[in-house]
Amino acid sequence: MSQPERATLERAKRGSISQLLFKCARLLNETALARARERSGLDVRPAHTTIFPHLDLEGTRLTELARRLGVSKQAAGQLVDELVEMGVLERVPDPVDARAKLIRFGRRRGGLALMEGLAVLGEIEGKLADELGRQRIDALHETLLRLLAVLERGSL
Amino acid sequence: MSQPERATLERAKRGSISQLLFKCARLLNETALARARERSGLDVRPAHTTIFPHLDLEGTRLTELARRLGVSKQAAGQLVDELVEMGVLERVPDPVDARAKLIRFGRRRGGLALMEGLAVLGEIEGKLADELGRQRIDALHETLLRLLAVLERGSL
DNA sequence: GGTATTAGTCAAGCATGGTTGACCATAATG
DNA sequence: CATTATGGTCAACCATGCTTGACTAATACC
Repeated sequence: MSQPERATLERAKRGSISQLLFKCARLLNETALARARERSGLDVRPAHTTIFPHLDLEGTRLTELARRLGVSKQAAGQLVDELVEMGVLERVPDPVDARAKLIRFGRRRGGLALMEGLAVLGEIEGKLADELGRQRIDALHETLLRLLAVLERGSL
Repeated sequence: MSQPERATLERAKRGSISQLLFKCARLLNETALARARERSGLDVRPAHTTIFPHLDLEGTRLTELARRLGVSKQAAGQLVDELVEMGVLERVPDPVDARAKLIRFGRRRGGLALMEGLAVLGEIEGKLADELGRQRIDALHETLLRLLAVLERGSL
């Protein structure tokens, strides 16, 4: 093996951005999910959490939700089914279209079910700030937002 | 809904660290994989890429590889099978133990197969630096390393 | 009002990435 | 040298998170 190859390799050993991102994301997500599970007693799975950021508070139609998620409406429908079963979401008839139903957050223990999840996220981010420093976390947040923009533009 | 709830919600809309990380990781990984596929003409899947960082250049036994990956040796074995089929990895008998085989990078087009993959990663990281600034990328790298350490310590 | 479209559901199936259990050959140990 | 442990493989199976296709009911359009 040539010398430049060895050098490339040593850099790679440290971990590529891509691999690091992936590993961190996976671990952080597992942590958050575990917390959410023990706090709510519900069997929340990763796929469920992808729904929440795409739900409007007033409610969102299944077809629209599926479109936002980038999956078939059947796939979205199944996730919603499970979350409705748990009491996290609810389906209400759409007042302006009798075919449609609006999917929105349900109420658990007197508050929006959503809030339980957000509390978990807030708590984790707080601990993270304690560990790594508020400034570093803010910078990370900012960088990730920019990175996401670049990635979604597809200009890589 | 109460006012503090609304505020929490607004913060959440921007995207939690966890969700941002996950989305960025997924997109970046897909990008890298797509690149690797078109460059190599091989059907590389996400699971394959998780193996590479755990392989020693001298070769690694399957059992050890499985241990590092945190999966059963059967699971690791299947991934290795596929990569051997593609010519990316090769199995050679372990000189010091006739039961064992060493798994190591094969040669494709005259160079270590590994280098093809590393070239893709390097290229992407370069473009990323162009888009977001070298400094920001370096900071991201550093933050991710620290984050990973915290996560692996399990102190969240 | 008839026709095409849209919202949602039911059912079956599939790709990915694992698992567990049984087994064989070689190695290490008393 | 008999026994136990280890490295690897074969086979069957499973959970997750999707997909496609067929269908019903309500709506929109001409």
